[in-house]
Amino acid sequence: MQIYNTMTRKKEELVPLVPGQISMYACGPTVYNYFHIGNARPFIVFDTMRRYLEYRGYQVKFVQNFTDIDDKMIRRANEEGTTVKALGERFIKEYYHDADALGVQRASVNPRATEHIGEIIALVGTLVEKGHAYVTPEGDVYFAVRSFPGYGKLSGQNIDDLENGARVDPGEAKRDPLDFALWKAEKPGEPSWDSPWGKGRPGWHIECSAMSMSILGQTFDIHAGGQDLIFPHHENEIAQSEAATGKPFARYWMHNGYINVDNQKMSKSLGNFFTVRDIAVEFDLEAVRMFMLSVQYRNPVNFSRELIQQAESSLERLKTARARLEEAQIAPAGTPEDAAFTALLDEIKVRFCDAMDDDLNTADALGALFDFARAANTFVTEPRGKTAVDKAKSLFDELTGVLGLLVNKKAEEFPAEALDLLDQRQAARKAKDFSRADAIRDALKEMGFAVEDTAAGPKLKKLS
RNA sequence: GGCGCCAUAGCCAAGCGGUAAGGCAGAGGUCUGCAAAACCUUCACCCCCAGUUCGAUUCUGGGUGGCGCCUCCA
Repeated sequence: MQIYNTMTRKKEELVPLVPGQISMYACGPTVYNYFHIGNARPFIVFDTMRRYLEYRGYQVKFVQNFTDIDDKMIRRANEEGTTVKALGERFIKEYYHDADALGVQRASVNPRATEHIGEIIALVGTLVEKGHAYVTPEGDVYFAVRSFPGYGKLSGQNIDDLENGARVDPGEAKRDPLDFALWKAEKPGEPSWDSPWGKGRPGWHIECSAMSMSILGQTFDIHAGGQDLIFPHHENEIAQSEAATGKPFARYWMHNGYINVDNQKMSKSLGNFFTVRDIAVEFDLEAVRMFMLSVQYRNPVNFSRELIQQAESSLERLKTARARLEEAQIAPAGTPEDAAFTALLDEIKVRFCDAMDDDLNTADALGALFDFARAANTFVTEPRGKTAVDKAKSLFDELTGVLGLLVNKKAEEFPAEALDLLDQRQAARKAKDFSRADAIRDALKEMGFAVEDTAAGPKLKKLS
């Protein structure tokens, strides 16, 4: 598989450190609020990456953290009149609620910063010992950026150019404007932990280094996140980690593009964001996942309701095709067309995998899936061999499963009242009382159900 | 100022050297009591100008127009 490595700015063959295994770390949410559509992209994209790697037979250790201590957490907790801990607990729960609905599987490990304070302190200690970090009289610890020669290698920034734009907040005792906090001394009313430098709390960047290395090892395969984390977050992670261990940190860096609104980056600071929770009121979140996967992950994509609707419609096509396969009539002796169809299935699978192998080109992979749907729809217009139909069903589930689509296949349930009306309509049709039949159909539509008369009889379908 | 990304039909989006996948929407048709779903047909010379090449949407240079990072941010 080829993936685009931000570090080298090229597509590279993914060769894991340990054959057959992939260790992967994705930066997770700061749990101070519901997450928005922009946050949802990496969750969905890297979940898909993980699913595909597993599909290809890798044993994947996938880590996504929760940042549950930082400035935003503290501020929000104060606003809400609650503790940072309680706030974190609450929004971790809310994260799972939304992530589940988006078809995002649980990570192998979801570490929380506050549960890794020991590792963080040890890492900061190492950096101080090695002369890469210094302690201020106030009890803050800063990383000395100029002590790490490779600084800027991920973002392609020249350290002196960065210097010009850097600023120092009043009260910060930095030796160099580029230096960043590893440990922040306690302030009144803030959560704190004991450390060799006095009470305090970790800086943002160090927690990801500490958690990723303690769970995945000092060198691991893939580090992923949004493009806006390239600088300074990931740059700082590299500096801290490699300065401490003397070993390469992550081997491949994957970064997803932004979600835009009216061509502008969606972000909390711009206030132009939609939370996933908001969208869930209007749409099944599976449509949001479809929307995200309809674009290759590195490209920016505009968000709008219209596009979610488009995604919803196209998802419907996939669902219908799968349902038709399920209802396909079986010809006991098979049919002459079975062999050609089965061969086509093999081609589609290859096309799908080729697309995914090319830097997770989900848009192209979906193209293969839609061709699959058309072929299957045509195929099942007549009774077919069981082997061919079964193969189609399992391959369809396999491929949609890789994308995390159509995974909730629980049978739709309809209210007894609606089913009763459906029977009445059918009776009216038999009696050729079509005006009554149509009236009932309208009534069902009022209730939110469409009627489809299939070869196997009339069916209800939930309208969205 | 430094670093980087993007420009393909009404909308979304693949392709990235041999003359444009797929989806949504639209039009016509088949099927249907009528619909719906499905199927068939139809719907683009790929921002502009040079250059390289037998041949460029695809490579190079220059424009134009969008966007991002350099500050918390997925």
